[in-house]
Amino acid sequence: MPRRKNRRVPDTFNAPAVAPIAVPDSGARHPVTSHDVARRAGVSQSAVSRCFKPGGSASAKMRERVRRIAEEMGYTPNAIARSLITRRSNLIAVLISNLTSLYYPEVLSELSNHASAHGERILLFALPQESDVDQTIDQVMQYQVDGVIAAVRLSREQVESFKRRNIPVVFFNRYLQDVPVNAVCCDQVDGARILVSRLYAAGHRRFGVIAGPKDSVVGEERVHATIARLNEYGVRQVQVVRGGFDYESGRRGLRELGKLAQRLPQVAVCANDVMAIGCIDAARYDLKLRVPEDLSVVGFDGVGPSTWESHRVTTIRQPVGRMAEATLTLLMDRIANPGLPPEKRILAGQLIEGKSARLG
Amino acid sequence: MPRRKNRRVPDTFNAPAVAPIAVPDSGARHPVTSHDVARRAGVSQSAVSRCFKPGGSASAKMRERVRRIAEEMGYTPNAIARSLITRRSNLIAVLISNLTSLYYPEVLSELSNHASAHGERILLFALPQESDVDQTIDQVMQYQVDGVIAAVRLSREQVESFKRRNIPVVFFNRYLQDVPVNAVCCDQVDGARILVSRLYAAGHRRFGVIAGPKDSVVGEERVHATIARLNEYGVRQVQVVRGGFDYESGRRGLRELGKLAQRLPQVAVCANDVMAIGCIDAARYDLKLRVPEDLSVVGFDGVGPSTWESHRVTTIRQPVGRMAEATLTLLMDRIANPGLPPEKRILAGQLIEGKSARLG
DNA sequence: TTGAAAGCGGTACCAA
DNA sequence: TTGGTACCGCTTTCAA
Repeated sequence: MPRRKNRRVPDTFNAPAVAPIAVPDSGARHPVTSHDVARRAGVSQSAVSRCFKPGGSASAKMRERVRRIAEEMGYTPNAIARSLITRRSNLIAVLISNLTSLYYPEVLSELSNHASAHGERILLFALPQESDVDQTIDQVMQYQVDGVIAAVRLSREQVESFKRRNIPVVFFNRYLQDVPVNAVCCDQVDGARILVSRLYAAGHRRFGVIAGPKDSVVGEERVHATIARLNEYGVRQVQVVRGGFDYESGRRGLRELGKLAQRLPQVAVCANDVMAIGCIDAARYDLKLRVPEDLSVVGFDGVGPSTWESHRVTTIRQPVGRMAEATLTLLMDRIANPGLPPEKRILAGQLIEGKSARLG
Repeated sequence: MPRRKNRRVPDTFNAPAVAPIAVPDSGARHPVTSHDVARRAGVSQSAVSRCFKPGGSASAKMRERVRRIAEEMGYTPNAIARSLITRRSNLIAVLISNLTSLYYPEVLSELSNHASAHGERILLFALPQESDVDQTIDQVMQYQVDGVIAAVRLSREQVESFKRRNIPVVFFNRYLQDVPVNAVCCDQVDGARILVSRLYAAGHRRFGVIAGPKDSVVGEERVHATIARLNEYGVRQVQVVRGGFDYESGRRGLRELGKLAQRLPQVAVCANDVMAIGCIDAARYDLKLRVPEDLSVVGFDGVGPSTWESHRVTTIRQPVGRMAEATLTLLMDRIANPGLPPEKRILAGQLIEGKSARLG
């Protein structure tokens, strides 16, 4: 008869020893606990616990013996139980969307790497189209995560509710207007200025912009900074069409730019690389133009395919690895010391000259 | 003085009421528990618990009152504590690698969607280069996940250790030779046969293959099936070079194929789309060949960029969404009923004709 | 329907 | 260094 927990009923009551319900013996085998190990090793349960704690006080002899016995019995500490008492789940929620884009998977990958380095696991909340956030937030709370990395838009109220529960949040490449929050971003303004400067220096004067969706802070920054810089150069007429950050909208975007003015612009500034790629393809295959001879196209992000020989996109590459590293540092600091004030870290992007634009 | 737990020390012992250590009052505010709600509502703690349990017996009146008070107090049930007693974490471990590839992010995205639909959260284990698995496995165990989805190679021993702990595992697009396991795969053999048949029918006779890394089961299946089918047609000479599933190795692969034989093959069968894209670019930009007029190129997967006008890869698209759905169904069934026997589901891929190959 | 009490599997404090 | 004990916050019998 398989042993059950040893402190359930006073022994006198053990008489009617009938299995309560026909237990399907296959699956119901309970896992080995520290109590089991303790009994087998002839030590207390707390001793076992200490043997598995890095700094725990236990003689080398006992430690070795207990760990060996634990190993034999197939014991693994229960992280859930530990979290309950330590109030530390070692879980970090990553709120992310557009996992099918080219950019976010790289972000997630880097976040995961750096999280592991800090001994944290990632609880993934992949939101379909940045929606459903409220219900998701509730889930995040329930799991008692140590912290949150938000690569999606959050409302002020949502941020507040995390703060109320003392759960630190770090935004990735976005932030909240008028509310001090932790954030790690790539400097879009500077990137846009560099691109425009080099394009202007090459003699380009007619600019078109393929923007991202209105609700993308990053996208809007890129577009505004581009236009602002052009204005500084005295270029006032800038045609803008809107896309959705995807290939097709980049492709459609160029055709729309053609319709807006009588003539096509000399440059298409696209709010991300994927649209730039779509735009390049539209130029070549739809409009039979040469890139960059007849049209310069630039993007943002520096995603993998932007380096393919077929496109060689001129772009501002985000230092995603560094950004992820900074994100985790920021977050872990806040977890260790909840009193720290909000902080933004703005990392510079890097110009990748590519071959899709003539630069001066 | 903030209330602490109300059952710590016999009252007689409360005299030396000095704060133990200077508690940094800022962050240490404990979250609201069901006890707090119970006290405020004037009901028992277990009643509160029942009010939050879907089938729990509680009068409608009480349920409503308790939930309202809970809402006011900002109470959220603690999933960690719940898991401890229910032995159900509602956590599924996803073991995955190559998140920077074009294929796996889509997989992860779909898995996440379907997991949510089943009320499960994803605990992400993104492995750098399919390595470090053993240590990772230990982490998976510690978190008491309900089940595991493995999109990486696991050893027989690793699978065994999950089985010993009654944690169901479903493989995604891979499995273990000679060990019965749960798996959802796309039919590579059939896909390869279809491609070869259509290529042969178009009159192609000289075939080259750019294979994936040796340790990729899927890659090897594609290559073997391709060669086997060619043999059936009497084509015996098939040049094979190896790549690493990335763009550069596809590009290099074509050049190597050129060196192997005196003449380039008429077809390059690539073990995935990204290599096919690299191969197409090598043909066009390195060797100045036209695709598909001078060289037919085919791939596997049907990743997003394979549909771009610049490449329009002829490929076998995997039904990733369906596969993810099947994976979760399989897994949830095993979680609910650990006795179920291992099962493999093989889904058919879909030929995308594209424009990178002449088909008959 | 409700409340009391016994855990779930650990950690941490305390005294020995 | 060790063992004893009181919890972490919840679910689940069991009586009332």
